[in-house]
This record gives sequence, C-alpha cells and structure tokens, in this order.
Amino acid sequence: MNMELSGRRKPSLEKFQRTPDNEPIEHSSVGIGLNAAIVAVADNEPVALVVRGEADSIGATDILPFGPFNPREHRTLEGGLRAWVHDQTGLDLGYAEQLYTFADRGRHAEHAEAAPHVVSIGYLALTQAVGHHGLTNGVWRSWYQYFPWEDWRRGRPEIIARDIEPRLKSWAEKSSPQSVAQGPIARADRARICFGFDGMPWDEEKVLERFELLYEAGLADEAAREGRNAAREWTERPKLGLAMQSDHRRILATAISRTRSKIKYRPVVFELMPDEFTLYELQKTVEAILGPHLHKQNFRRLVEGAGLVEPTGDVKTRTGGRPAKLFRFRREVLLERPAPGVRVSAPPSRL
Amino acid sequence: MNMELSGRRKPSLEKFQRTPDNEPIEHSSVGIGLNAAIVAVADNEPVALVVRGEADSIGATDILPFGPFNPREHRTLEGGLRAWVHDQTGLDLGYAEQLYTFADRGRHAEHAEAAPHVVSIGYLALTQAVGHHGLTNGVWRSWYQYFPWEDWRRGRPEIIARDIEPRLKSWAEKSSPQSVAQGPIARADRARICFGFDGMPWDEEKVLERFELLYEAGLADEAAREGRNAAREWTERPKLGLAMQSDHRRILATAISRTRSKIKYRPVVFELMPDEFTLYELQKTVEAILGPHLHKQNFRRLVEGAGLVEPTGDVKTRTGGRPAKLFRFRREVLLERPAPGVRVSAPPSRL
DNA sequence: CCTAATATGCTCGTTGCGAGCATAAACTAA
DNA sequence: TTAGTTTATGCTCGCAACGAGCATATTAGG
Repeated sequence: MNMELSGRRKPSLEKFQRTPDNEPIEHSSVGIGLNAAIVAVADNEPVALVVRGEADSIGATDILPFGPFNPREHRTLEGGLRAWVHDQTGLDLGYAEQLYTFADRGRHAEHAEAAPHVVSIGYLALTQAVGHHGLTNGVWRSWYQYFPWEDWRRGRPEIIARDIEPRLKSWAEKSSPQSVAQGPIARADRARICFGFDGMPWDEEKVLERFELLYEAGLADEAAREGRNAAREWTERPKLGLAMQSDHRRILATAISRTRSKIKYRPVVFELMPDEFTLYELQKTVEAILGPHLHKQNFRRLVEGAGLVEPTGDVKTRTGGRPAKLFRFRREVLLERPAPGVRVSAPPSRL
Repeated sequence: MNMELSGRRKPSLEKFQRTPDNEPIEHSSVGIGLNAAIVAVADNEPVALVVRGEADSIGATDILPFGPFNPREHRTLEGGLRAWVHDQTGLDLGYAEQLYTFADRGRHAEHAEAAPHVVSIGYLALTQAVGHHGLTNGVWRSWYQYFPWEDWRRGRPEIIARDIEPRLKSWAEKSSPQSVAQGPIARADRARICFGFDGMPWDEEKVLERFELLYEAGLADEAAREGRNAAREWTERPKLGLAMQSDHRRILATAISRTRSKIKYRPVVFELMPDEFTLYELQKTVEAILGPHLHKQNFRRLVEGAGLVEPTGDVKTRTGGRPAKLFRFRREVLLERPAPGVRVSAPPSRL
C-alpha cells in the first residue's frame, strides 16, 4: 500500500507484520509463560517436579514449575526456560524439548472474559533424580498420583473397572445431540479406544486423550473449576487422581505421553539413568514409564543387540543373586543408527 | 506476599501469574502469530500453499500464510487459525495440528535488538488439492522446490552428491573450536547421519535436521540474511532450493517432517485423497510424500490387510490397462485399531 | 552342601515384510 | 481380429524380528 512511500524499508521484518495483502497486522499483546514438566525416575517410580502452593477453588495445590518468557532477556524459548528453572529450583536441565502451546481461554479461568491473555508453552525435561537436598524448591512426586489409571505395573489398575468404566459408559449414553454433531466419533467409541474397554487394546501413549475424555465427562476435578455442566451432574464424583492448578495436569499428561513415545525411538531413557546401571535396572526404568511388558531375556537381547549399551567391566554384587554386569550408554550409537531407542513394541495387554 | 490483604482472591488465575514463591510475574507482552503450512497433493506432487510478496534482502518472495492470534476474538489457537485462513485464502481447513512454537529472536531479523517480539506458532494442515479457482489468495507450490534434496522419487537427488556433500564435508573440516565445544556430535557425523553419506541410511523424517544443518553451514540462502559467518565464507554458494522469507522454510521443513512421520501411524493420507481412489493412486500419494519404497503388491497387502480401505464396487477404466477397483477410506478403522496408518517401514535406501 | 534368587545364554515357533512369479483384464497397433 | 503392451491383482517363498520358554551360571544364606 504505502510501500513506495516508506523509503528503503527494513527487509523481512516489516513484512512479517503484514498480511499477504500487505495489510499491517494488529498483534494484540499477550504474555508468554513457559511450563516445565521435569521428569525423573527415583526408586523405580517416575516422578515430576511439582511446587505446592495454596489450594485453589477446587482444592488443587500442585503446579508445575513455570516462569515468564522475556524475549528481551533470552534469545530462545529453551534458553529462557533453563534460566528460570535454574533460578527457581537449582536444577540444571539436560535434555529438554518443547511439548505444546496452550492458549485456550477459559481453560484456566472461571471468568473467561476477565482472563488475562497468557499463552503457555509446555516443555518436557528429563533428568536424573537428584535428592531433595539438591532442590531449592519443589518436590518430586510420582506422576501416577495424578494419573493412577496409567500405572499398569501391577496389572490393570482397579480404578478403571471400578470408577472409570461405569461412569464413562453412563456418560456416553446420555450423549447430547450437540456432542453427536460435534465429532464423527461417538463418546462410547472414544471411551472404548482410550481406556481399552470391551477387549480393545490399551495404548499407553494415549495419556492426553484419556485425560481429556475424563475432563469432558466432568470426571476430572479440574472440570468443576471451569463450571462444566458434565461436572455438576455427578452426584458423587470419585477422586480420579490429584488435580493440579490451572491446566497443568493437561501439560503433565502431554509430557507423559511424549516420554512414552519418545523412549521407543530415541535413547532418552539414559537421561534418566545414572552413568552405570544393570540391565535389570534399565528395564525397571523403562517399565516404570511404559508399563511392564517385556520379558527379561528379550529385553536384554533388544538392548544389547541394538548396541545401546556397553559393559563397563564391573559388576554389581548384593543383588540377591548372581552379580549383574554393569553397563553404560554407548553414545556412539547416535552416530550409527538413524533412530535408536528401546524399540519395545505395542503391548498385547488387551484384557 | 500481600495475599492476605487482597480480600477474597480470584482463584487460580491470580496464582497463575505468580511464581511458586508467590512473586508476581512480570509478563512482557509479545505478539502471537500463527503460521500455517497447508499441504495437499496435486497430480502426485506434494504442494504447500504459499503467498508471494516482494523480494526481501536475499531475494526471497514466498511466505506461508500467517495471521495474528487475538485471544479476544478466538477461544483457541486452532479456531483463530481456521478463521483467518478462511478469510485470507477461502479455504476451510479440515485436518490441522500444531507443529512448533518459534520465538528465536534474530532468526528473522538483521537487527535482533530492534526486532519486535513476535512468537510464531506453526500449524500443519492437510487438505485436498482445490483448484486455483477455489483460492482467493496464494498458490500451490511443490514442497520439493524448497527442498530439492528431499525428493527421492527418481532415485537419490543429484544435488546431494554434486552440491551438498562436498560442501558439507569441507565445512565439517574447518570445525571451529567453538562448534566442537558446542555439542557432542561432530559436524561430520551430523552431516553423515542427516544426509546419508558414506553408506548411512537415508531417514526421510529428518527434514528439519537437514535444513538446519545447511543453514548452519551457511548453505541456505536464509543464512545470508542473518549475516552468518558461515554464509559469507562461500565464494560461490549453490542454489539449494527456493528460500522463503522470515523463518518460513524452517516451518515448512517441520511440516514435511511431521507429515512424513504421521502418515505412518495415523490415517492422515486420506485427508489428501478424493473420496474414491485406486490403490495405485493412494500409493503414488504416499510415495510423493515419503519417497518410493514400496512395491505395488506389498502396498496392497498392507493397506487392505490393515482394513484401511474398502472397495466401493466401482472400477476406474481408462487407466491404460486393466481397470482398477475403486476404494474409499474405511472410517471404522479408527474404532478398531489404536494407531492405524500406512505402516511403511524404514526404507532400506542406503546407497 | 543344599536351596533360593537372580543373571545370562540359547532355541523354537510365529509373524511381518521384502521380493519375485503368475494370472487377469483392459487398451493399442497392425 | 490378433498379438503385444500395460496395468491390476493374487499368491508364495525366505529372511529377520520378536514373544515365550528352557537351561545354565553365579551369587547369598542357612
């Protein structure tokens, strides 16, 4: 439009603020928040770093560590994240990856209109479990406290058959015409697929889908905060895991899901392990994250065959039986294979 | 701090703006931009919708459609995206998913300091190719014009051996001490792994890694815009694909990568297909996206065996030979399997 | 020395998949 | 019309990956 008048224009940036029709774009300003799901495995328990504050309107106390992103201070999002995580908790993050950006208004507000506009960018970080003394803030807490139905290490969690299945099925039956039009997949089908009802296989990666389904059905405590109709309709709502403030449980669900999927095609388990470990310890860590479905001998074949580890030469005694060889991560595997990981296949746990 | 003084506080939101230590958070405001990589397949060519503007300082004209996100107008990011995509291009998006959020300052500016603070959230949308008449803005352009080294449909692209391999190898040799300290993986190894030199397999999903490597080596035109040293050092830089403005080529690379990976475990190819199609057409579409590595008979076995399609009963004549049965997508497969997709395995194309 | 517990090595049968052979049903050029 | 070409479709063979179980090794504890 006024392009010719503006003299020698600054190259790309001005354009970056215009539409393809060369209309200037009105960027309404919002704040950027970074949320970190910092995950470790301590004593065969997958844990996330949470900070406890005061209870909110639904009694939730826990939040994930978060901080603002200030583009003036930090060149990159990840840089900003590492900086305030260090300040707040004393941790130096190793592996970190971006998860998802949430901006849904009303998700964390009773009064959507009055909501300040904050976009939150979720990050997943994997680290070795450092003792509580190393932390200046926050505590490690098992992620299965927030998602008890995800813990299949002692078989199918009872909570599914006892609390979830009957309620989701009754919720599916009173399918409103609105929700029928909403999507092509009916409520009952979504429930079947997510939670493995009626012989459907359990997919350990569908952590987020399961939580969102419970949320929609008003079975997650967070739904009551938003004042969802579905939440009001339950006369007695079972306690399905610990709630978190804001939408942090959703971010944690995304983090678990990503961890479970990534562990299979990238050697990220080793971010969670000490430098030396036995194969059984490694297996227990994988199972803590994924659920148990590998038989010991085959796990060994898998991991050794893929060249993911090498023996250190030492052994670990006092294991209660024959001493176990100690291994370390073979970093060179990154140079050899395009997608190394603990390629455990889909569990046949259909039940 | 002043929590007690503030009377009955609004529940979660106020807290959302505080650190765990209950310090109020200073959110510096930034603009949110949404970038859409809208992908289709037209005449067996994977295409993206691009808008052409005037050349920037490096002569790049093309951008991906983008628009601002205004939280006052739209509840969700995806809602905002669909709205302005419709306004700008006339397209109604079907499938859309979030890709990545970029906020790297200096990535799209000569003067990082003067850069306005815009965070851009990239989206991938898959759609059926609609003729140019259906578009009010933008053109479809083969994504291989921007990434010629990604097109393996006629074998290994010559550009790799002729232009990329020698230059990346010479770049790897003058590895600065700085870059050695930077990461554990040496330049030469990264190049080998990304581009499949020296017998390493080609991984079609590493689209972004390859582009970033070329960018770092100063071989992507965009690197010159930023004034990278590496870019200046080439006396003659080969033309490695069309550049785009801002960091849009990076977003497109992310989109290609995601498309290539997703097609394998979710039935997203069908978003790109007409309602009825022959198996050969389906195969050609998959190959357009991934590169060719499936033999016709096995592809049929794979797709039919997975229950992804069902015959319509009709046939398509004038194919030049025996008429081909027409198929349609079997939507019920979504209700049956946890992760249906065209499970083509890693191509053995090591060359 | 015997038993329990864990670590480790090996085999066997099934399955998924790459690759090729063979047949069916159209079109095309003499 | 007929032979040759082209594309579609069905089937089989062999290898490699993997789930599952058997067998052996090496410690601790009584």
